[in-house]
Amino acid sequence: MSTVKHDRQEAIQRATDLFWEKGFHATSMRNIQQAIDMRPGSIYASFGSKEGLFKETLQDYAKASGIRLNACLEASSSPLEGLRLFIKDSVIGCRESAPSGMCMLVKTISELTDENAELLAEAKRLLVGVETKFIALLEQAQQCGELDRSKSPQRMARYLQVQLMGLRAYARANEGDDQLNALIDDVFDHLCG
Amino acid sequence: MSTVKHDRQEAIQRATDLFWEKGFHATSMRNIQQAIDMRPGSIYASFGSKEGLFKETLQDYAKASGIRLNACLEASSSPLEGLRLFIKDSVIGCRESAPSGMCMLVKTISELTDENAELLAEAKRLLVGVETKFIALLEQAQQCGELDRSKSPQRMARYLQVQLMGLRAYARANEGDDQLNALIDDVFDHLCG
DNA sequence: ACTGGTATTGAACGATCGTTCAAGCTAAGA
DNA sequence: TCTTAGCTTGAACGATCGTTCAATACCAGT
Repeated sequence: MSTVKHDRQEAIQRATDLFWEKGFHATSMRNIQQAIDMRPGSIYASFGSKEGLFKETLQDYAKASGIRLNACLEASSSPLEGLRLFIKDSVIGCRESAPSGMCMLVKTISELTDENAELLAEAKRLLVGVETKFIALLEQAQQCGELDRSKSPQRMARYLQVQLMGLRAYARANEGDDQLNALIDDVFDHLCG
Repeated sequence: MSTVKHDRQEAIQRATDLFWEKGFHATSMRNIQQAIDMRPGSIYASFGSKEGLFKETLQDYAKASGIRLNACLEASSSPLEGLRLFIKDSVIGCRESAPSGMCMLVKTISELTDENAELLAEAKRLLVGVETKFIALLEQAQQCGELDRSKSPQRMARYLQVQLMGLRAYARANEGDDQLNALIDDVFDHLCG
């Protein structure tokens, strides 16, 4: 039983890496069959369809991002520093480790159309979840006195999302540029000042 | 001769709309055949391959964006106001008119991998062209006294690119949100202050 | 050892992919 | 009017797409 779940989880993670790198349409089921070492029948028995599998990888990705955010928070002395670390890690750290410099959710929203309405909606929903977490952290930062209370956490969270999306897209468009740290610090200066 | 060129230009524009909306991989040559009313042989005689056609649409898109930027500048009283108008138009105005809320160049960079290295490089190259135009305009704004000279135009242009990419991605992820104007004004306040 | 149910296999399906090319069409020069 | 060069046509190619399913392998309960 446990090995079954483990295998399923491992399969999802490998599929996530593939989809994350190449996108939904450019990743074929045969690519996935090879990557997770399963035959078509087993895959369709487990996940139903390519869309079903992709949806699970989106959820797995979002969950992993949440875990990474929590790790950044625990490694930092305050909510705001945790956020800064998370963003730096997302924009810079993922350069060599992650399959694509882009956020998988943004990449999905960028790629898909109404032809895959359910997947599009799921990606949007998961992004809202991230923004909700940002709101909570910014409220926490306000309560710590780390952030003044004149601005609404909702608005700042939106701002953070825009910055994170923009920075990751820019980083992907200009691979090899080493001046991203300065840009990220700018973001936080604007948030605080 | 003129009708031939016109037809070719019209074909490229229709192909651009298709690629812009659905992306490179999800757009089939048969979709394009129907949209531009040409048979495979003629298309391949004109453009060589799907990649060749896509490359031309990227260039056409970038050219059209340049024209739109110039129009914004002429409609405004200063370089900085022109830029602000351009960004508002890009993020908000394209909501109902454009095939996709995303910038086609960013969407392409997000979608493609090294499997289409030439197209990826072309999209990056064209984005650098946009940034170069931003730099020139910001220098112009400095010379007009519209912008103080303490910050480097290069750095501000990079910042602008990040904002534009982030705003358009965010707008696509949150269609129906009416609070983008405030976000855009924030961007310019940070640029000036 | 036998049985019954579950999971896995991989060949095969019809559809569609990007692309090619022989045949047909068209219009200008002789 | 006949020729010829170039463009257009659409059927067809082999490859690959997402998906299905009868056959097989596996293993727990008796």
